[in-house]
Amino acid sequence: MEETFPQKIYQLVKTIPSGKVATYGQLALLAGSPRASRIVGAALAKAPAGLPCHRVLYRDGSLCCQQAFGGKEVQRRLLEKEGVLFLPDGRVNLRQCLWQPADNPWNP
DNA sequence: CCGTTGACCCTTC
DNA sequence: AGAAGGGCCAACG
Repeated sequence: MEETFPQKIYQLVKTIPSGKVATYGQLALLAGSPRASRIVGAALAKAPAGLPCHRVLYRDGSLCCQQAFGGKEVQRRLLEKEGVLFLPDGRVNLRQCLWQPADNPWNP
């Protein structure tokens, strides 16, 4: 079965547990292309509803464009409700909430 | 077939 | 320390 990259990204995003956040680079790395972070964003841009794309942030922990999700304030509220901690700077505390996949099926 | 685009990341000034 | 630019990979026309 051939799954396109975006398709694979959807699967990974669905795997993100609540209270945790992942970065585009992280998803790209799990997808098999650590440099294809842009493809991850493009994939989420066309991703259908139902995907916790609000749990995907930048490498710095900052949220992506506010136009996405329908409003960055909404995303912050959702993440806070999930249990994600935010810093006074408006960024997410990746120190505590960054999703750390313990077992990668593709990575030895 | 080749060129263009994209919810990014990293290096350098 | 902050800001700017380029590079990478994959999908679509």
